[in-house]
Amino acid sequence: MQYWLIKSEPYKYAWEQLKKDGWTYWDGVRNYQARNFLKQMLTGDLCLYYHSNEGKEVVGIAEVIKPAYQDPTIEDDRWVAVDVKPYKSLKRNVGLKEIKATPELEQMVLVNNSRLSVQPVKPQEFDVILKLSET
DNA sequence: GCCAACGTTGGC
DNA sequence: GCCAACGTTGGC
Repeated sequence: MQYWLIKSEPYKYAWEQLKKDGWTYWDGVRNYQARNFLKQMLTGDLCLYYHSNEGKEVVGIAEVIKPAYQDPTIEDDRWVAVDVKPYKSLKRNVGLKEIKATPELEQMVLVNNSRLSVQPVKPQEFDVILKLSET
């Protein structure tokens, strides 16, 4: 079981939208590094759902329900998509500022490579963020 | 809106 | 294979 963080700009596809839809395919990744992480996702893996640009906060947790397959939105077999559904909402959103201010999280990819749209999260980091969201 | 960081493209 | 030019992302 692996933990991840996936980013979306709220105006493109917000967490609320995912909850409304029930599930979605996570497509449109056009970056090799991010793609490689997508390919490693397995059913049941949990993803922190992060709103970039607007919000700049973790707003929920999504669960992978189908591992990587050819991205249906492009005719180019280099790119893949996965299916995700909402796992649960956070009691309280955890902002980037807060993440940066938390020593246990300063190694997060989000902090050091903010442009990567799909990234791995260590179990400890996942726990810390969950804890933050409950305070 | 600006700009730094990063990725990609294409000429050589 | 190098690197300059360009485009995009995302924090501020």
